[in-house]
Amino acid sequence: MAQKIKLSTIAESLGLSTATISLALRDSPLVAVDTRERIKEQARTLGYIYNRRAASLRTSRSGIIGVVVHDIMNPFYGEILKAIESELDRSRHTFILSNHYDSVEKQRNFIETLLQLGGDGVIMSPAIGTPDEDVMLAEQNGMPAILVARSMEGLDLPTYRGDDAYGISLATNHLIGLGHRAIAFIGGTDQTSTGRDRYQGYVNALRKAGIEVDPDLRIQGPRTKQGGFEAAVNFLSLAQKPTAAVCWNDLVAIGLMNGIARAGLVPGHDISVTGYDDLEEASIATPSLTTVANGQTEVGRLAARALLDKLAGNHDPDGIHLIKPEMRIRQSTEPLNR
Amino acid sequence: MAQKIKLSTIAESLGLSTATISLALRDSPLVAVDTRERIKEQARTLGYIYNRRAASLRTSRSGIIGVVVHDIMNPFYGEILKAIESELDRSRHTFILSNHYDSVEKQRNFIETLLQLGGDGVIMSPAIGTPDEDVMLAEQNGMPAILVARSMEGLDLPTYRGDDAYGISLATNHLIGLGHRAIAFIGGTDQTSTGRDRYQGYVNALRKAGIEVDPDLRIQGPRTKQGGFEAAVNFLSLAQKPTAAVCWNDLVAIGLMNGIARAGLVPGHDISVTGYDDLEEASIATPSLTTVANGQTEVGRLAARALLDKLAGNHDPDGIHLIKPEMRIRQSTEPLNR
DNA sequence: CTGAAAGCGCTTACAG
DNA sequence: CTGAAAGCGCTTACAG
Repeated sequence: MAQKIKLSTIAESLGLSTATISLALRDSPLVAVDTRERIKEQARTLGYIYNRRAASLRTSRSGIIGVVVHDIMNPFYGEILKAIESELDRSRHTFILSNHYDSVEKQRNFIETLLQLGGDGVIMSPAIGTPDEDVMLAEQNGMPAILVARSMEGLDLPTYRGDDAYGISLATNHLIGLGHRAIAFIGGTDQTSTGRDRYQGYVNALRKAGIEVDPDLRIQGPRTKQGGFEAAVNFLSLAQKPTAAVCWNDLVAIGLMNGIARAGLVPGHDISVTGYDDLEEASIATPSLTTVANGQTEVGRLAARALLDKLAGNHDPDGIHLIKPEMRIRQSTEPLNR
Repeated sequence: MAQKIKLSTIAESLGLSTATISLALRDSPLVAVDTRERIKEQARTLGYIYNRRAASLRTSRSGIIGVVVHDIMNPFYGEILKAIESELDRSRHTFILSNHYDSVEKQRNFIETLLQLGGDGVIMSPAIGTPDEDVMLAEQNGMPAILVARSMEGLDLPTYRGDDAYGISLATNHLIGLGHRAIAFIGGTDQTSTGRDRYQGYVNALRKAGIEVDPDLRIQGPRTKQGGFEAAVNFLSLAQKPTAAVCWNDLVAIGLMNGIARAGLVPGHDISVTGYDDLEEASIATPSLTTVANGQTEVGRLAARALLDKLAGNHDPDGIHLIKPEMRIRQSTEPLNR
């Protein structure tokens, strides 16, 4: 490995000062066009690598944006991340990703690391139980935070997420419209804003239709395919014999349908199932899944844009921005025929 | 936001020098134990944030490790990443993740950014068509590279991946053992080492069993669930009426099974299907998927360990390390009954 | 056991 | 249009 090429190496080789080299490489109009070209050419020949740490130490801008969510392997977050990535790519920002797996400690470590690296901002879907201080730590050290998918009650931070209560009411109403009355609610937890909102949306829709809400028809917990699959056993042995299930998300719904099929019933036909999120996978499941499009691409795009705007010094309104969900009717729901 | 706390702030407040503070915070035995404690306590009270950029500018070690793969939303890579993450977490390294989507340019941008940030090393699953120079760029600038899942012919880099030819032969032999003769091969591409090896493993197994290899039974391309789903149409209209399919990976297999089911046939019973990778999802698919465990957790763990060892100055052997795959027999394959 | 001083590689007023 | 010099916040020999 040849010795390190730095600004001064280029400067000396060209008989110029480092100031001029620095300006030229960043395309400053302060340097004459042909000098600029000559410098860039030389930088290329020498294999110069820009040292961002040095630059950022001086400017206190790093070009790094942190993103931390529950689990990047969950396609719901995956789709949000993809949208963030493509938005950030465009503005030449580097993004650092992490899972917190709902561990407050892991999340705090991430925020601290990000601060140490001089991160410009952070987009996060806060872990269950995140104390306000952990987010304020970022803000107080000049690293603005944007929330996605989950809100935090106390703080007035820019937040982008779907309108969960409304979305779930769409799915529930769809089933009621098909004649179902015994409708279970499978998955999720009361520990997140999302969880509370979705269950509430289901409860409201039932009430509005004059259907009594039976707490035993709620199976809390499942949030993954595996979870939905395992919940099928409990679901099928419920005394109330529900004819339909509103699921926490597409993963739970697909898992549940697999579990129902394993038990010898035909999901969609024997039991109507709705999902939530409209993942890519929903349309190719068997049967294809009736679900609610949750706008994760929109969420990611808007959150990234909001952060970039804030960093650029443009003012953006704080508070919660709700994305309107939309119903996607497919084969996993059928009219009740009894 | 209060003014920035730095080493010198702590030093002044305590009447000590920055050198002592620096050493104390890194637990150096050069500083007396109670001085050390006093300093740490003060750092905590003041809300000191360690500036890694400054430190790394001085030490030329950043604690950053880059990881770039085809697509983190693909659970195959997801499982590798998870293993890398847990290994890196333990040693307090930060990892920066990126997809290259098989774009050589995106991959090169990533490597350059990583160099600019002073990355200590990079773990990569090289994009199709990666030129040697792009990887050498990293190596020559003191940033060692480790390959996962895919190899590169010309370079003698440490590489961790499954033994693809052997693994696919296990799946093919399993089907042959069940009496199948007309066995299709669905998905993948000849443009990656993995693709060539897997197809070759299939060809070898057929030949060894005295079965003629029919190139028309190969459907190239699909690598995702969506791809497998769409391939079902072509698969079912093949003139040779195959009774079984060896799929490129679990995603293609699951997609294909969904497509087969959509066409009114029963996957597993009417058509035997094997996957590859043994994703978490394989065991809960309907029918549960017969597949080959590809050791992605092992791959990620070993690759991370190898890099950390190298960074610690321990010598590690270059060259390709093949992880032995294992057969997982489930419900998606049945004896031929005609 | 602690301190003074140089230096990592940039950028930014400021001067000319 | 270009250059000299200070400084970002650390760490590391070196000296005492």
